[in-house]
Amino acid sequence: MKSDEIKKAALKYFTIHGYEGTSLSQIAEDVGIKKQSIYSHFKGKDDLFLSVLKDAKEMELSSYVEYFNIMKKSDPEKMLYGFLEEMIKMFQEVESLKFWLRMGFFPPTHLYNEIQKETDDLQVQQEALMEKIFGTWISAGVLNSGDARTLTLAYSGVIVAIMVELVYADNPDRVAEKLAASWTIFWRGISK
Amino acid sequence: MKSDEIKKAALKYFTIHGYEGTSLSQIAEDVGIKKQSIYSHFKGKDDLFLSVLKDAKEMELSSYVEYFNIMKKSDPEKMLYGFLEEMIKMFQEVESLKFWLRMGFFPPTHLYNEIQKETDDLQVQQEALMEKIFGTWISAGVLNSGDARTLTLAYSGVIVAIMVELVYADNPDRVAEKLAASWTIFWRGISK
DNA sequence: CATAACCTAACGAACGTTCGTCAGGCAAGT
DNA sequence: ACTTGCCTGACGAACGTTCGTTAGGTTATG
Repeated sequence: MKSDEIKKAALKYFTIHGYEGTSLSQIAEDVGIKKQSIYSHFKGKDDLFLSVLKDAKEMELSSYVEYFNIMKKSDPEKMLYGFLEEMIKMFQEVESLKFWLRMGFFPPTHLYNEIQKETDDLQVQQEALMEKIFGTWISAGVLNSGDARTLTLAYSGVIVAIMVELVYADNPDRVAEKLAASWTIFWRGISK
Repeated sequence: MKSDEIKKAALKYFTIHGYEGTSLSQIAEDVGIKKQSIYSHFKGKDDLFLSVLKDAKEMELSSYVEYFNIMKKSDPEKMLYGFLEEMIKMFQEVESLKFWLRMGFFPPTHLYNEIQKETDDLQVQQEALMEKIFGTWISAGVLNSGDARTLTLAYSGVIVAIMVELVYADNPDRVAEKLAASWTIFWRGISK
């Protein structure tokens, strides 16, 4: 499907150059068509962008759900650490994660409301997923402390810190070092 | 000074709309001059941008150094938690912090090298500052564990997580909740 | 079966607008 | 008198978008 090719190229450039820094001619050239032809598939730049955004959201959410469903039976240490590792791997393979991160932080202002709605929705779903798992662990007495909400927020903080490191430097050694440090302290903070 | 006004307006728009999304006419209008008059003060858009960048770096570093010098004598808990609170306050008051964060994450690609150089330099200085303090605390035996490097990286992770929350939602309650959660776990992870 | 009507995807050309930038002139402060 | 700051005017380039048109495939009609 040609429109998928267009979205794929659009994802790439939106991620690297942002919304304003990406031109339709750039995307079209990447696909091998003229920029006018994009209008056969999308109403315009905004329509294309929002379409890419929705795909990225779906991708992000499904990978979350998938991993959590697979791992929810294993012990907390293995699962929580494993998820961080998995995320690092995905971040380099799946381009939509970086796109999502960028647009969540710094959305094009004229689309702020539409983007905010999506990011909020995703965040709520992700946190609900986590909170439930932390809740079962606390009930089972395998974790030290506190309420599920606190653990969820702290853990998602660790996730964000790693993601930022991935965007910021993209230096594998640095990322590994950061992961090790953050995990060490976090795990010591929540384990018995 | 008029060039300071220009830089101030530029900072504002660069922060909100990014490099590509900001036009010189926008900046000029904000100052009350024509866009061509900007060229009386700066060589061009890039020159203005890099000038703003250097100011922001200086601001960020000096506020770091200032706080650390004042607080280095107090106990770890008070200082580390206090710094997070201070950062939240500054983030809303000092615009250059948000600017710095954005450009560190998503720089305009054609200025990547110049920006990377500055961000790297700042990061090294900040981490050196932290690591030294953690080192003295460890030597004094007031902290539980590990090497200073690990604590530094983990703590800067907490900082980043809070900053991201500030950018992401800008909801004071949400930020406070995140701070409380991250701090609780982090402190439990490093204290005796 | 043939043909007419329609749909899709792509095109070249052009639209009006905005972009960053350069050149030259005019007024004020030293 | 000379520099400095801001102005007007203009520039080529690029932007997103619209237009009319073409080629090819699908569907419906006679």
